[in-house]
Amino acid sequence: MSSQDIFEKSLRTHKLSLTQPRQAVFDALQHHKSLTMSELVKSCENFDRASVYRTAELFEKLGIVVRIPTGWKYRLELGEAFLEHHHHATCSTCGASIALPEDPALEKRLRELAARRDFTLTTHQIELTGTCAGCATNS
Amino acid sequence: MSSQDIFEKSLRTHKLSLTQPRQAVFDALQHHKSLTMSELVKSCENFDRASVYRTAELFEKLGIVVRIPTGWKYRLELGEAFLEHHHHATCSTCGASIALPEDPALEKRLRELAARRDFTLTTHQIELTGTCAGCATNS
DNA sequence: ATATTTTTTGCAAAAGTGTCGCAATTTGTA
DNA sequence: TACAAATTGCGACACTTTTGCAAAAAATAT
Repeated sequence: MSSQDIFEKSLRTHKLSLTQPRQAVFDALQHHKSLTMSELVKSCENFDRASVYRTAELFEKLGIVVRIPTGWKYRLELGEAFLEHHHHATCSTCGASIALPEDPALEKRLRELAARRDFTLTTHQIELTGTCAGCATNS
Repeated sequence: MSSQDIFEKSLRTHKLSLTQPRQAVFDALQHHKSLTMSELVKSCENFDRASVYRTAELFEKLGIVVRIPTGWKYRLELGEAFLEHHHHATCSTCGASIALPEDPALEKRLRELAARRDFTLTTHQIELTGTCAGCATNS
């Protein structure tokens, strides 16, 4: 089942129309792995800003996209149905973004932590900040 | 040493003045444990919006406050010199921000994970998204 | 295929957010 | 108390995000 199929099925399941703006937003997110809101609006310049915003909000509710907090802005990425769940470490010296190995134990621990506050976890984000190997040796 | 003392000392160390707007921002953050920017501006209504923004930015640089990403907004809290290091769960239904209990094992695990990529961790953010107990029962 | 119904869009307007330069005020210091 | 330096408030501006509503597009039934 292709990403496109998963996308279309997700809309159909919720009785939502597959429209041009929605397809454009989905395509933009597939081509660029992650986008800020203004980048997304620019990528969909044939369509109205309001539609892009409404679509982004809708997709987030459906789990098609997730918001990744990066400092004080955020970026949009396709959700777990399309991309492997993962986290990143960002080097504050060179700006490199390092993908982290999966850690089921960590994920489990987070679920337990949430459960202690009677919180039902739908998703989570982890953002590590520090210095990568290269920058650590060169300083 | 009281929070107020730590606050004043931090300003003095950096040769910065203890002004009314700065005190007001600090007070607001002490009284409400966590605030969005617009809430903070409202809490400091005797002072100008620009001053509150400038103060927030300054305090963040000094480590007096930290930005907590919560979905599409962010909240401000006093930093680690004033508050224990902790993380949050954000309810996607009502927007509530729930402080999570400390978990040294989780923190340790993150350091190990970073180490596996030869990454030296300086700080990190964790954000859980889901449904709080209240919203789960009312739906 | 076409008509009908429902959903979604584009538009235009408005509210909200964050930033900047600069004169006036406040603060720290002598 | 007075002076120099730091900071504020004001006003303006550039984005960003949201909203109501008539028009258009999409889904559904004929």
